[in-house]
Amino acid sequence: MHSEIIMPQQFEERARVMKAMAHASRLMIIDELSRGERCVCDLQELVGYDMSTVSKHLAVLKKAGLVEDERRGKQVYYRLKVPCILNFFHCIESVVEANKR
Amino acid sequence: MHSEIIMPQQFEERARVMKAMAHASRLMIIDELSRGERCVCDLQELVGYDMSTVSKHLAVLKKAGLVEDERRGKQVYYRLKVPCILNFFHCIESVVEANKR
DNA sequence: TCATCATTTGACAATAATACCAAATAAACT
DNA sequence: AGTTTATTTGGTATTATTGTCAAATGATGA
Repeated sequence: MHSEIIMPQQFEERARVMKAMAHASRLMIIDELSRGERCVCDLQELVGYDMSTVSKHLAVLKKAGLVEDERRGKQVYYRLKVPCILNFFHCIESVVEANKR
Repeated sequence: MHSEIIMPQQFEERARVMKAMAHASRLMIIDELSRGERCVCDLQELVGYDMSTVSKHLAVLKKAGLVEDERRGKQVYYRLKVPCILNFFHCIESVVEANKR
């Protein structure tokens, strides 16, 4: 399927980070974390999917370097590691709005 | 697979736009278009995949509202419709760099 | 009109992503 | 130690994405 083409690594790496953001639940999580750290249980209530699903979404964000976690007692708290991604939402929103016309 | 949960539409829409960007070839195309309009043939040479593959990537970007196209003679030229997405690359790059440590 | 060049579309195979359930870990409390 | 609560991991079914080839479309020029 894939004829081994050298795709400059830089773009592959960027794509990996972008891909981690490119999901409604994960965008929702990022948005929530912009207001402070949250435990997995908070986030699972927010997005409404199974706890294991939410945990996997968080693992994706963590692997991409977008969030970090800390266990405190029984709970694991996640927080946003890269606030600059929030600036982007204005731009994305402008695209969404423009598309509506 | 999907227990019909109401995921605020806003995040779905944002995800659709983000998803359109979240691919190495498409990021490469966006980067190239930031330097001016290009025909499909230029872009296919750049990314190195089959012309039909590149055409489909462009269709994805167009559908997301990120690029616009114009046919001039035999060729179709694409240009970036939303330059603000470029600002984001600095942020993404900082994540990529941080991940390397 | 016919041939050619540039691009898009359709059909399809391969791979990746997503969500669930069940089981495994981890910490705290009895 | 055993129980409870919070989270992660493994297995698996479903769906989405990606890329190729072949055929279709569009515009130009002989």
